[in-house]
Amino acid sequence: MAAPNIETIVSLSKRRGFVFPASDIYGGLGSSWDYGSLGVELANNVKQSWWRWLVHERDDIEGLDSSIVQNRLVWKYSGHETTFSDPLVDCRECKSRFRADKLEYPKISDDTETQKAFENTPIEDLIKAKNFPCPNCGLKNLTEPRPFNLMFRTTVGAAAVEEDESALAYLRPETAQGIFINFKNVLDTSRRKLPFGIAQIGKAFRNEVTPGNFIFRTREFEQMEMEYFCRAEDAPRIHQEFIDAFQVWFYSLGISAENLKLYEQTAEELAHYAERTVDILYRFFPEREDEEKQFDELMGIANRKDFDLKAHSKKPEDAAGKRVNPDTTDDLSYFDPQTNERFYPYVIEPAVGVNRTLLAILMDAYTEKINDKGETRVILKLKPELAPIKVAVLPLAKNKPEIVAMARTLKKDLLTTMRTVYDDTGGIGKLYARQDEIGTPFCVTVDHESLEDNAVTVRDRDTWEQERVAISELKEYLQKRLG
RNA sequence: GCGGGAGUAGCUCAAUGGUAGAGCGUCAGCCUUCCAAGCUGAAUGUUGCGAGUUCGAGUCUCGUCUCCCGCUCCA
Repeated sequence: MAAPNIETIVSLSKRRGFVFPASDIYGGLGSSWDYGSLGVELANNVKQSWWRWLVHERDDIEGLDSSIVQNRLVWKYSGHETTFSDPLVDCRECKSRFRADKLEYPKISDDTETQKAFENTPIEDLIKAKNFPCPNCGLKNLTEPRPFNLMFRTTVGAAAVEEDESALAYLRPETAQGIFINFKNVLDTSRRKLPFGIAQIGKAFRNEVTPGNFIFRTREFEQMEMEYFCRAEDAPRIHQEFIDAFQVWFYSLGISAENLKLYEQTAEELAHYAERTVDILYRFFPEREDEEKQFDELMGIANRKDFDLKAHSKKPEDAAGKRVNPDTTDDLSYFDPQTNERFYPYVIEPAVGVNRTLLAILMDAYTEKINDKGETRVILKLKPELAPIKVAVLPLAKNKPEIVAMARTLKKDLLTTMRTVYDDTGGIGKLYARQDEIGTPFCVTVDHESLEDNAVTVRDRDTWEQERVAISELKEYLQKRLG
């Protein structure tokens, strides 16, 4: 059972310390969120799962951690300086919004001369003269195009001033480019041969026009991106393999198949670099009536062709024999010693949002259970691997010093092996409920009998069943059940 | 950015223009042999922020910020 909606998760997150609104005491900052003690553990576990699965276990992928601020030319040749700046116009009448560069001349007259004259006037001038009809309502009352810069601008150098173009830099809008510009470095030092991948986890920044929906779309976010380099003829097959593999990975994180969906991007939707892109969608909005609209993007898996490596290389020339990229000092082509060919590898890019994955995991793990008294209890059925806390050690009664002492010792013994906490601020029922709500798989309870028989009760989060386990075997028992 | 809605304790919400409250949660003590028990006590608010009207503003007016829902973009 998934959470009824994102609001439920927001409320739980604030209440229990997964996610807080950022700079809250100063009134907050649009779409910024801070991760609390449980949130950071969960996020780290997600990232670790991804890294281990791709970089450590596959054996054909290297890790990388590149700079957030790069030379501005990186973003010039990646295409972001032009594509990440959209001129937008609004219709004052029907409130629709359009990209000015994608507007088309409508037919306004049967008279070819009139129509021709109309089409020869720049759209921007027509809009200014209130002579261009809104594609939606047809009324001629559009606002002038305003540029929306999706990239965060900053200046490099302590003495640089805001207007100094030479000091202008951007916070990266994606981590991918850091990988492409390091392709040669990694290739040479790791002695890899095609096919192989480079993986990176890191923050990216976009001045989204419309952020929102909690941590679903924020201006500062974290990506787990991997660029897999291969021969052009292998790209479609490898692309499909990753599409399949990532679905399985999401299953392994506890996300149910019924809340996941594939989406094939249409030709119009494809990014400037992509040949084919398949998104994996998650049911982030189960409360929406239209089933289609319940789903939104969790990750994208793109075939970027050889666009990026070529764009950053010095050899490609245009029709006139001029270098397409006169600024780069290197050529990112690959030489195959077996076939004596030199070419630009194709790239398959699975890009996952850390924050979105976290949200999907929380929503999917959210479960409500009715207890014997008919009250609703919240259980976060997180995979043990992802749970921020693995074990809570609880004294059944805290007015017995022997029980408390035993529980504290037990906690100390366990925490070197697994994340363990101790809690005695409440009756046993409340302590269990609290751990259920934050997804702790097991509670270990020390009672009066424990003092006699050196055994404790282990309670299962999902079934609420209890089992008596000897303290001497406890650590091994828990490790086994935690997987 | 535009349109619509909303901001009161950690959460959920009260409070005719007249002393800012409740429940839950949190914390401390007592009690307690297993699923948010009970008792006692405590902390927590410049009512988002700033002006204005008024003898007096949580309440009325204006500005501003933030959040939510749509429009564009994407992980």
